[in-house]
Amino acid sequence: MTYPVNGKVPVPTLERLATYLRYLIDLEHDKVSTISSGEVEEQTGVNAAQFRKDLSYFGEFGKPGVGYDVAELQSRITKILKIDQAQPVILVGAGNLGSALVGYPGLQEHQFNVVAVFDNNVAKIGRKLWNLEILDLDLLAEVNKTAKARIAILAVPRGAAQTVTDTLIGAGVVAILNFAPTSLKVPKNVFVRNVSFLQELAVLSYHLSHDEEISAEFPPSPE
Amino acid sequence: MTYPVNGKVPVPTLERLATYLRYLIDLEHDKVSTISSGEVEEQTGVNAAQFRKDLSYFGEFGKPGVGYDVAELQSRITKILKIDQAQPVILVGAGNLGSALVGYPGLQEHQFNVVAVFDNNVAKIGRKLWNLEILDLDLLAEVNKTAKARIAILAVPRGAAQTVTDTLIGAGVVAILNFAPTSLKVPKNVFVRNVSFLQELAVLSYHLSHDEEISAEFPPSPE
DNA sequence: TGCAAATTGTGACGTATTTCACAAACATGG
DNA sequence: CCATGTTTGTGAAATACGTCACAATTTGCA
Repeated sequence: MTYPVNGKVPVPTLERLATYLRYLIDLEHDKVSTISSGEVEEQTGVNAAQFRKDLSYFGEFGKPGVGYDVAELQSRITKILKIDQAQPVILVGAGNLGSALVGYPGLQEHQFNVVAVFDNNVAKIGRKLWNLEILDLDLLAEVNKTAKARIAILAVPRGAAQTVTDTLIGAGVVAILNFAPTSLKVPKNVFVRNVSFLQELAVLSYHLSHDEEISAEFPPSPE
Repeated sequence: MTYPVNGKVPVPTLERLATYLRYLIDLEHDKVSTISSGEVEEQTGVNAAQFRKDLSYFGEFGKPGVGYDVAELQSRITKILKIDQAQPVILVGAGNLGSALVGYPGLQEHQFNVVAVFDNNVAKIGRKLWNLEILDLDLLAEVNKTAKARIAILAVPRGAAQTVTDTLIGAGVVAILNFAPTSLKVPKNVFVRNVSFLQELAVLSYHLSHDEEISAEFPPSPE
């Protein structure tokens, strides 16, 4: 009923909050001061009622007849998502993907600070990834005693994923963004979000061949 | 009622099919010939009934009292997802992320062949990304007349995303895996799957601060 | 062969999420 | 200060998705 939260917030709602936030930041750059839920729908494709309901989990944000104050809404969403202040994050896996992730400017912009990078490959340990030294995986627990990251990004091969996960949890990590194509076994108090490119491509591939309007865009085999 | 499809298959089901497939490939390597839905649940965390229902959208796969033949199930899922034969894919954006994606061995393994890479950055055009030459974005339509990719991976900055999308669609692409943090406007016959690291991290960040069992893992400020 | 054990496929039920639709709140202009 | 137009916040309805529970099928063994 008031600001914080009542019971449970649907995960899809949280996902969309991040979307709104991105959009609001753009609007602020464009000096737009107010928006309506209808405008949000036009821009983001999210149904206007959906937008309002999403916000309603966290209190009242708009003025009837007017809309939402861009700056205030932006500020309140960052607070809800707890990205209003810097958060330490550790990365495990300094391969191509890990490297790309650390270099992704959006992380900093959204207050996720990669404070340490780990790998178990001797050839990599000691080298620099952007401005961070790649550390021995064995040091993880020790390093995180001071780094105190509670979020980790896991970008290691499937075979190593579960072992590393156990290490992470032992080191105090309670939220893992998993890029390894395997399902991690974790205690109930640890949150995992899986990202799987192959899964996404597979879904696209399926639609390609099963949706009528599409087939015959390129004829099956003209020659 | 029979093999192909009845009406609509839930997207979550398709996502899980990709998960099962990964698992089945491992099982084949381990020379396991048969599995039950209960074993799938143990290994993947997906409820056994869910697994069976997912399959039921596409026909009957198992034998009561026995289970599922690993090889056959694997084969049928690849056919359902249309990854039983190589599919051409084009990549736009040869930055860090794009580079990591092309190099990801899982793509080849699942029959997604990156056949061309495009970028609009003159400094990059002509250089090689793995074994592919980076081509000028302006050549996209022309190149895809012969490449005939219907799937594209979009790994460009937000600002360029919509323009590139329009180009892609003009070139015959009907499925886009979008890594740009923006919502693309596409005609109804084009499918888009969005991948947003920030969204995922934001969800984790929210849980971190709102789930009771977790707080006090690291005391608020001991010193 | 007949019975017990295992496991599938699926209708019925339950939960989660989205969409609808409308009263209440506010703004504007005469 | 009232009438009109806009837009919010939210119960209620609709849809989508997940889980349960059990009849039906197969196996293996006495």
